[in-house]
Amino acid sequence: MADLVYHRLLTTLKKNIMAGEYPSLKLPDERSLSEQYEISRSSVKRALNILADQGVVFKKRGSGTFINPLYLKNRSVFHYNNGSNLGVTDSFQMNGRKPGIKLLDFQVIKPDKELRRDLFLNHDDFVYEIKRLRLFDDQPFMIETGYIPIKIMPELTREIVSGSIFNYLQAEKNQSVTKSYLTISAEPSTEEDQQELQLKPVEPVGVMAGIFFLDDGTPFEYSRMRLHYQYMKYNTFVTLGED
Amino acid sequence: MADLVYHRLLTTLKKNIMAGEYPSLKLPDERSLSEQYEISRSSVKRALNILADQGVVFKKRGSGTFINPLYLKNRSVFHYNNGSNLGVTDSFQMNGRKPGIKLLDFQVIKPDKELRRDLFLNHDDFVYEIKRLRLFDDQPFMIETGYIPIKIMPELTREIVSGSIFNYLQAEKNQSVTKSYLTISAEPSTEEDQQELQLKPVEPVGVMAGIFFLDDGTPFEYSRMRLHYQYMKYNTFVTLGED
DNA sequence: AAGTGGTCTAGACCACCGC
DNA sequence: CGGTGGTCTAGACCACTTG
Repeated sequence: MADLVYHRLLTTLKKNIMAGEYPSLKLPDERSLSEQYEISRSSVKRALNILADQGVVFKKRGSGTFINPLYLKNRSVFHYNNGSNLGVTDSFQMNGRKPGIKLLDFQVIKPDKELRRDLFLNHDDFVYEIKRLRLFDDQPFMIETGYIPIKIMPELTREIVSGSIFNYLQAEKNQSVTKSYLTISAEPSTEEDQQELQLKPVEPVGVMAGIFFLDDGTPFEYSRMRLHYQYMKYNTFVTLGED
Repeated sequence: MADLVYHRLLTTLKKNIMAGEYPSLKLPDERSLSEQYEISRSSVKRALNILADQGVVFKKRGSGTFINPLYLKNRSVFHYNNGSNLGVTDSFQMNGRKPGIKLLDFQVIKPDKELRRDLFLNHDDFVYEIKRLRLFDDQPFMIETGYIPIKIMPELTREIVSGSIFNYLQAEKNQSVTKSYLTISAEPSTEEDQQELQLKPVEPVGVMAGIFFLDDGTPFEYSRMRLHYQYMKYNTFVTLGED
């Protein structure tokens, strides 16, 4: 996006990695990169640290920086990546497939106690219930049920929720969703799952459920997603942090 | 752990925040902190950035750094369960249930090309194949197949792999596993799954597969875990990074 | 205009790895 | 030992927010 020094290096390196320019899986050392691109070593480190946080590379003090082979492998698959975009539409957009949305249900309801707690709502707050079928090239892959407080988006319409709500937020209100707290699990498919997602009875769904937050920490949406099992590939890179 | 400059500030700030020392929810500005603690502004930024990544504070350019009110209000929402998959024995131990391990298979094999790449092995390297059934209070919940290079742990025995390998690593070699790159998905259960995990044919398994790394970045193990679907609950707190 | 966080640089010194 | 990543500093300049 922006034209920052470390960001330029970041995208360049990522491109190179994807293009297989480092067959040994070892990147040039930091001082060389600094020279080659005529930027400070600090900026190089910044770019490399981001790549390391994303699980693209890992660094070994004293020996060098290496590409994570699993990262290369998974790029060719359909996936929901921890380090990428949060909006589901956005996350799956790659691979040149066209995302679609079919609105199944849209109404205003009174949230139960649990939902009120998850979204930090008061007793008199109401929420939208938005149930949508997500597709790729007309192939359904996910049933998504979202709950959004009315007071956050009083202007929601069937029109809007038939597209990407996150995109709408970004474009119309200049707000974006940058944090989420999700629980990932698996379940046998229900009859509805089988019907909508074209599953056989023995085929399961992946379930991703949780809260999406706005930049300022406001809980924006509780969402429950039931995915065709072949389309749920959640990649996650975990570093046990100090504290 | 270490006695680093930014780390000292990090823990100090966290303690102060918990103690309610900033009732306005606004932290001192970076330059003041730099002066007060007699450290560089870069180190201050480093500490603050970590806090922001953890969801403890959020920063507003031009106005200041603020404590996330949700973090104080309901800390349970911000479980850093993100790391709970590291060391499966450890992660599930909490519930007061006794973990058990039944060794299903233990042998030395020649890794195929893919596995060699994932673990950064040469053509003449061999690996252990360790297949184990994990239990809780005698209830089986996971079939785990792990691959560990012989050269990393030449002394492995049936004895050792019948317990927690991560614990052994920690106790005997003072090394620990702090990073992992995993892909989480779901699949219909196979006959073996159904038998070992006591599943009905329509009941699925959750699959977690990927690489565990040692502190120094060495790929330590490739592991493939098939979990009874009711036991796979992966919690993750995601903050959108760069890209 | 003043205050505050963001980016970037140049360079010093340390810690670890492998030959 | 040389090569490599890690930490830290001091300071310059930019971008945004607020009064």
